[in-house]
Amino acid sequence: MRKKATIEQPRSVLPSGKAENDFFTRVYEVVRLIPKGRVTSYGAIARFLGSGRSARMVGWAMNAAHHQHPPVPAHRVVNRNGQLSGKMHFGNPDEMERLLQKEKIQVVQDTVVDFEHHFWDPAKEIEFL
DNA sequence: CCGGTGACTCTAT
DNA sequence: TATAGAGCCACCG
Repeated sequence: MRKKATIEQPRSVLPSGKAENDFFTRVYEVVRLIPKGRVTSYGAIARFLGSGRSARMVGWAMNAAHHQHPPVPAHRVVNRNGQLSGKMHFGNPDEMERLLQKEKIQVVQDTVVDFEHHFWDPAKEIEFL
């Protein structure tokens, strides 16, 4: 019986008044739930967050993810074909691939090998509290 | 306020 | 199988 990851229901505003549930923040929450050795896609995250065609926004969020705390494992997010389309945004163009290899994910020609086998679908793996 | 931009994806040709 | 266009919408100047 594997336990599903969980995430809080969307709330418009936190008691602090901070926008906890703005799109970027929710993207970060989802990405942080991706287990080591697994990957997902920009589109899958966008669909999970209820904005199916906003995959670009997810990419945008990743662009700003470097400064986030806790850290966001942006290297586990690739495009729908398993390609490392975001590699150029890591300090070193080979950094993204290196991080994935480190998690036993094979990468050949900027593409995750056996992508579907490693694919982690937020819609199936996360349940709301 | 406006418009260009983009770590994307889907559809039509 | 390839290529082009559109939808998407936060950010920035």
